[in-house]
Amino acid sequence: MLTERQQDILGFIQTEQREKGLTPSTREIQKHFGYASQTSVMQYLAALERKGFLDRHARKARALITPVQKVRITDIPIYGQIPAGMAGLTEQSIEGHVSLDARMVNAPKNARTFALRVRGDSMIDAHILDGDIVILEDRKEVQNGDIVAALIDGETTLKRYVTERGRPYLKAENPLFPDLIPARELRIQGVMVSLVRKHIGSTNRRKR
Amino acid sequence: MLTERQQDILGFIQTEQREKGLTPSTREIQKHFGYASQTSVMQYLAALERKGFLDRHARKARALITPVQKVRITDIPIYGQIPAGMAGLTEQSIEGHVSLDARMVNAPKNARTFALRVRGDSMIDAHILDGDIVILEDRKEVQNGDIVAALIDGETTLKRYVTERGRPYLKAENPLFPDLIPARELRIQGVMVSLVRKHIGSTNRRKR
DNA sequence: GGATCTTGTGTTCATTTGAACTTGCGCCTC
DNA sequence: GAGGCGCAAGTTCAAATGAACACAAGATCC
Repeated sequence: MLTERQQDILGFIQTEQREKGLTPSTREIQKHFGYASQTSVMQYLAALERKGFLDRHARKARALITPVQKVRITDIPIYGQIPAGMAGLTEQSIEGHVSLDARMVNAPKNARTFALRVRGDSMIDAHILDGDIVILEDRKEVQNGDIVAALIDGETTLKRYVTERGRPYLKAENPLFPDLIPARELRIQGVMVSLVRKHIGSTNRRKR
Repeated sequence: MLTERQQDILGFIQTEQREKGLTPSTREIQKHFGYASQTSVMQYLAALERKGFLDRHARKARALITPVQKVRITDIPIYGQIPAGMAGLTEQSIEGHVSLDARMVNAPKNARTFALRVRGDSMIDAHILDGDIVILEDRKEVQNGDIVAALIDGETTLKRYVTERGRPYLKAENPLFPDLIPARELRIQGVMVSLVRKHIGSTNRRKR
């Protein structure tokens, strides 16, 4: 898709952004590669933009947006508790942000991704602990066996989604917790795609 | 530390960087706040820089570096395998990067943080799975019960560090794996501070 | 009262910077 | 051979942009 030179240019831009936090100007790129003319760089930028590897804000200085900035690093809001319905997800209920690689969470760019702090040990046999931050995607297709955040009695819980003889229910991954069979409908708020655990101490050894 | 207006300006810069991936120019900041003169913005930038909330590259366009970019989002290299000694940690052995909040990993800025992909199930009872990415800190003080990456027979393994009657050994969190009593010395490469799990499917249910 | 800081306006300057022309060479395809 | 594309150089412009200087009102502290 990209020629070798085009890749070099893109790589340089990304490296500069990462290391210096600053997008290089066309002339800085020119100097780095030893071009006699700045026009060469302009052509590469045009090619990269045409091929979709770069976004440019016209006539603005250092306004190159590479997939690194735009796609890879994603800011994900962390909710302590999801209120009834995604509509209630306001800025107020945000506990904080996780910033991580989009590849980490393998999040498609159009997906609505959010995070939830886990409370309780009901998923301990799926190796999800109290205090873990679970990253979820707000998508429609839920598969049998997916771990999902669902709305039960006005509360959000994390459970495994299981269908048995065409009938879905929510399974806790802890024998001490009961499975939940939905009375009416099942409100799936998100499907787990990733997990972040922090502040690991010696306290989370598994009780046996 | 910062006045209200100074905070507003800093907040605007950070928001723009986050949303548009582009640092605003002084005149864009001016317009947003409705200042009649661009000089006002220059004064705020000078104040923010003087107080250490901003780094500037002199005479470069849109060259403001806020703590958001510089401190909060940390790039952590992921190693598949740590070769003998930290000295051998070269760019070549890097598998990829995790970019996440420094607060997430609660990493002090001077700490040497790195990540390791877990292989095997030897720590499954500590809820660390095969394929998980463990974030470690290269620090000296290891406490009893910490989970550490250690060098045993030229291989890096993740184990729990336990001292018993003043004698340290490495404990696997899986009854199927033996504990490791160091023959000579114990080379601790890092202490686990955080964990990232991605690509969660229905495959990682705990076998029981 | 004087010093210092924050806030704000008005003006001007020198660079920086993106962009638009043109020309040229080599390679490939039709 | 014509046309398209990647690659590169040379030149010129206009806009964007950081920076400097002068001036001033209000607040706070000594």
